[in-house]
Amino acid sequence: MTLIKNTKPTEGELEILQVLWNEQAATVRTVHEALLKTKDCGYTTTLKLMQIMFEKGLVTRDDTNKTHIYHPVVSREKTQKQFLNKMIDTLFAGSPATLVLQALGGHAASEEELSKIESLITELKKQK
Amino acid sequence: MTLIKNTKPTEGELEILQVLWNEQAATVRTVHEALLKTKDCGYTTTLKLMQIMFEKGLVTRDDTNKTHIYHPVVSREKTQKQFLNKMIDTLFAGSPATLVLQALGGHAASEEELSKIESLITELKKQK
DNA sequence: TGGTAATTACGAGTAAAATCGTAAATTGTC
DNA sequence: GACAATTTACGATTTTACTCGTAATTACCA
Repeated sequence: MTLIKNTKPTEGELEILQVLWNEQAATVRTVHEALLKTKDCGYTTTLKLMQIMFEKGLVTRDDTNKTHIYHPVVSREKTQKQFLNKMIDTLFAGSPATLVLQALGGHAASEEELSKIESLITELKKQK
Repeated sequence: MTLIKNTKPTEGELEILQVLWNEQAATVRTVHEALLKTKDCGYTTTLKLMQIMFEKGLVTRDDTNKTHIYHPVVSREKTQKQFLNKMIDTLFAGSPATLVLQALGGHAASEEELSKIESLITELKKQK
């Protein structure tokens, strides 16, 4: 029987996943270079983290060559949803609308993005 | 001793803050009872966490009586913003609109809430 | 006033995450 | 084939977030 662990990526794992999602797949070297832009740690630290992620099943890797190539397993969308739910629970008292209002109020969004949100709302309203 | 550092509350601290925000102020006992609804841990664990939060400057406390009364220092809104920013950074590639779309798409919001969001968007568009 | 209950203080232990050093394995180059 | 560079494997350490037990302090009340 296969256990599907509901592994919630850690902070550091999220940073790595972000790179993998952007690049589709990447080597430790590539990921590490990307991380160095915002973080400061050694190469083996990044390596170790990615090895742990592999053990957890968060990523797979192609090890036919010496330089392994890592692929994300969990999708960006699913992970986003996972964290949004958690956040709505522990910070927004279960109200997604409050989160949306806070996010819209605090951050500048382009007119195009605002319009996109508007049409989604129109769509959602129709369904009621 | 108060830490001036911009401390990011932990998962457990958020749960406690949630109670304090709702009640304005509360004793360890009150907080602990509330936590027991969703969590299972001893009284001294809650106590210890709140003491640590006091040291970090996340809460203050009135200790004129033996039973201390704790008050939140950080505001709910500021904390929400803090976590939203972090989340937008590490999960939504810096795009708040993507977060909003994901949140709206994934969770049901009432018609009233949708309208509230709509009018905020109208307001935001005017400012451009 | 004496005893019980509640509360705080404090230290210690556990578990997970992150960090790094070092050695082994592989690759490429001369 | 030998050497240097890169990469992986592995273990040790540190840090952080919890978690709890125990003792000291205070409050309560018959």
